[in-house]
Amino acid sequence: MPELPEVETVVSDLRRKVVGGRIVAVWCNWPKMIKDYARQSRLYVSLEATRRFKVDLLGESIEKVARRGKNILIYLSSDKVLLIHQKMTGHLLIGKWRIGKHTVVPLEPEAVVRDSYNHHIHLILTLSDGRMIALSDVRKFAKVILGSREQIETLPELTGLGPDALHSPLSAAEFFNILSKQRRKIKTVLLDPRVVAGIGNIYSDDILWQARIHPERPAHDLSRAEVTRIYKAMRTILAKAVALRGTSTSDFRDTEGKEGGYTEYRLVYQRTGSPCSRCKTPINRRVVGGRSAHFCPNCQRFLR
DNA sequence: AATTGTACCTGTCAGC
DNA sequence: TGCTGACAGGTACAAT
Repeated sequence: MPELPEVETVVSDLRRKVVGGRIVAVWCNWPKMIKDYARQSRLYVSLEATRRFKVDLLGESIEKVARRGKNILIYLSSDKVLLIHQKMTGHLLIGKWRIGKHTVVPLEPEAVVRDSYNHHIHLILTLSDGRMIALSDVRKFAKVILGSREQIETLPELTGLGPDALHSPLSAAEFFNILSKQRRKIKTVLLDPRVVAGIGNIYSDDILWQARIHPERPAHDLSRAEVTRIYKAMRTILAKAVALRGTSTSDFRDTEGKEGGYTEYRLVYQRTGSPCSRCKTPINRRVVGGRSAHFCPNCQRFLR
C-alpha cells in the first residue's frame, strides 16, 4: 500500500513525534516479520534471533528517521538502525495500547480505536513516556530488520535501489538513459524499485495518464519528449501526493489513523468505467505485469 | 542476461 | 446464507 507519499507521510510523523524517544519495551507476536540482516531473504527467524532483536532494542534512543524508497530507516543510538518495510498492508501507528495475553486493546488515540488495525498489530515498541510505536499488518508481508548502520545500509535491497522518484537530483535526460535500457513495459519498469524507487501501483497509473502514455509501451521505445512528460508527471504527482499526505483508496492511514488527502484527486487509479477527466472516455482496466493498470484508451493510445 | 511467474498472507466483495 | 474466485498498496527469488 504505502508508496513513496504514504511512506514519506509516516516518516514525517515519526520525525515529529518520536525522535528523542527511548525504547523501554518490545513486544512481538509474529516473529516471522523480524528478518536477520545476514539472511534477510530467508523466511524463518530463530527464537534466538527474535530474543536478540528485543534485547538489542531495549534502552536505544531514536536519533533520526530516514526514507529510502519505501523503506523506513530508524537510526538509533549505539550505531544501530531499524529498517521497516510496510509492504502491502503495513501500518505504523503511534498511540497507547494495553497488551493482553491474546489481544491488543487501544487506549488512545480515538481515531485508531474505530479501525480494525488494532486486531492486526504484531510489533510494539514502547517508549519511556508510555507512548508506543505499533506495526499493524493484516497480510503479514511487512518486514523489520535490525542491525548496525553498516549492516543495514549495505543490504542489497537498499544498495540496489534506483534513484528516488521524488527527491533524487535525476534529470529528465538521465531518466531517458535509464528507460532506454529497459525493454519491459513502462508500467512494469516504473514499478521496479531497482530502476526508480518509490512508485507503486496507484502513482504509476496516475503518472502514465498525466503523461498520456499507454502502460504497455516498451520503455526503450519511448521518445525523449514522452520520457520528459513521464518525468515531469512523476515529480509533480508525487509532490502533490506528499503535500496531501498520501492516498487512502484502500486502507492507508497515517500514524494517528487519519486518511490521506490525495484520494479524491486520483486521476485514474481504481476509476474503471468512470469518464476520463480529459476526454470523457470510460477508463479501462487491464492486467499488466501481474498488476492492474487503469488508463484512458483514448488519451493513452498504444500507437502514436 | 533479461523477463515472467510464484510465494509470502488475510480480508473483502461480487456472483451464484 | 454460504461457497468460490478474483482482487488488494510490494518485492525477492525461482523458473524460464
